[in-house]
Amino acid sequence: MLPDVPAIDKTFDYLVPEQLGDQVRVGTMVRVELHGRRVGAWVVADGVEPPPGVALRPIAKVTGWGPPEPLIDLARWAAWRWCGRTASFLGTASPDHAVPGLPRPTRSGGGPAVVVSPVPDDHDELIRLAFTRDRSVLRLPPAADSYPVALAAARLGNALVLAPSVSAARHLGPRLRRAGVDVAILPREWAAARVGSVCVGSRAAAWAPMADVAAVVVLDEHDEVYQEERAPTWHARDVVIERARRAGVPCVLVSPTPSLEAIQWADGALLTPSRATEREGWPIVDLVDRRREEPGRAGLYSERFVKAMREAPGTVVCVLNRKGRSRLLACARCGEATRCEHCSSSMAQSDDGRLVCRSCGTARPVVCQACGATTLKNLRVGVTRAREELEALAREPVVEVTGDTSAQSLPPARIYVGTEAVLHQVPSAALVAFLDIDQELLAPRYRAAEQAMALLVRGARLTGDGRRGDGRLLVQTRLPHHEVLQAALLADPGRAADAEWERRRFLRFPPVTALAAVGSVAAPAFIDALGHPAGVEVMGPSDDRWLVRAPDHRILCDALAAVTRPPGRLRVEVDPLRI
DNA sequence: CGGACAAGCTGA
DNA sequence: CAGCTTGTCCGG
Repeated sequence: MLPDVPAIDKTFDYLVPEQLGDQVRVGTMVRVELHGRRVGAWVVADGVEPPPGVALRPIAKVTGWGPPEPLIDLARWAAWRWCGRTASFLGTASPDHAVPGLPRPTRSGGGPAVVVSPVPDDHDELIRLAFTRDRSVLRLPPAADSYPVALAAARLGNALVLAPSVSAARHLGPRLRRAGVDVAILPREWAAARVGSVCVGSRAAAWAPMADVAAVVVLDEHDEVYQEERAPTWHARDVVIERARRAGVPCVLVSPTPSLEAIQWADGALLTPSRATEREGWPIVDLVDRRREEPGRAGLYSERFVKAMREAPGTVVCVLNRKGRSRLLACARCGEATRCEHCSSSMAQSDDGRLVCRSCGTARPVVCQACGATTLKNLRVGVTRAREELEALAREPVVEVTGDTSAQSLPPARIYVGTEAVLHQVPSAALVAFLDIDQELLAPRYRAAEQAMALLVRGARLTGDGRRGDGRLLVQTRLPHHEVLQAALLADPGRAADAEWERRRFLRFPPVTALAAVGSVAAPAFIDALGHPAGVEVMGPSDDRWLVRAPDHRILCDALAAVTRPPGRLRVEVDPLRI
């Protein structure tokens, strides 16, 4: 019995009353008296020998079905891997409402669920190959439909298919259903999933309750939504990788731009289509080098952009991310953006006037690394002003879209401008323009390059107004040779990954190493108790957080698990997104 | 988490 | 020293 009380990470023994015997198994959710009150709990073992001298109380009530035994073990593993509590993972693996009984299976067990003929697709052979191995990373371009991958998994039996959003899952589920696949769409259809069927869902569906999983697929594996923001900061990709490994079934990660974590995990098993096929799945990319413009034109809009916007045959989406506080500095003479000579992050001007790298701390005097000039200028414009300026340039209405605009009430227009949110809310476009991608490329976050690449992929998906390969992606930059932009231009994400791998090696950032951030009031006590185990490096504190680094997760998580949790608020983020 | 109980503080 | 607050411990 493991109580569903966040502060108690300990199991207790209870008696199972005779008349409840047939309802209680490992995973069952029950209510028990604990220390004078009733709490929810999971049965995590049965037939145990109680410690001597303890008077056992009976279980008070059976709530209903819970996760199957393999998920209880997986939750224990996740508690170690992300330094969290087993109960918080079991909560994710459990139904929202009590499930007193399960529906009857819709088909008589065994055998694959699919009855339809295969869907012909350019990527058929790659997909077939992916499922012949334990692990593969399948790099399919932005325009590729991932449905055939899900269908191929479903052919193997009770497959688990993760999509980055609930709406993507709700789109994919019925498609599989129309092909004759027995599908449970999570989180709504928990009971059907528990009985056993192909399960489709987003992050939390990594904990889909089928007892036997036949194959695992993660679509758009690079998407950061797969990681939980609150501690424990578990990652759905890593949970299903472990789940597939334990079950001994194939795990296929699909993405136009696989993460370094995925590439490292696949250990060379990266499947890509031919260069020609991959190029076909990317839009035409126009890189506009903003350094080459006449000095008077300091605004956000290059001549090429204005021309493309006016001449676009359909919807135009302009992206201007002004989130984050980072100021971007550029040379007043040649327009080159200031960046660190070691790690390529952007540099900020410190109080003493020197340039300091936000990422690795390298400092240098104010001097342009390209032309030697010593005068810099500040680049910044917000979305609201950009809308007014665009309207004046376009001589037609321009609609502003930000995180707090709702997709339903979006006024019809040909031209939209907004933050990243505009890429979620406008369904398709003939032209997607990134007005200032440098802000993303040089953001002081160690995953900035991968995040910028993900943004370009989102943009690429919008282009073409539905017609494949018809769209244009226009990118304004002062860093036209940046690997991320070259990767998009050449439809070759491997270029960005290779360069990023080198950078991570230099900085010793994940996935080259394993990191955890420790913060909040109890952090000093935690760090004190952690000490200095072999192979583990403790850095900080900075911004009231310590960083703990180890060569790999086994060493890191073992070291963290050996610490008895001090009282008080403590936040341990394993694999922090921001450091 | 939240109840139990112990130790510390206050006012008559 | 009752009555109350604050802190620490522990749960079957």
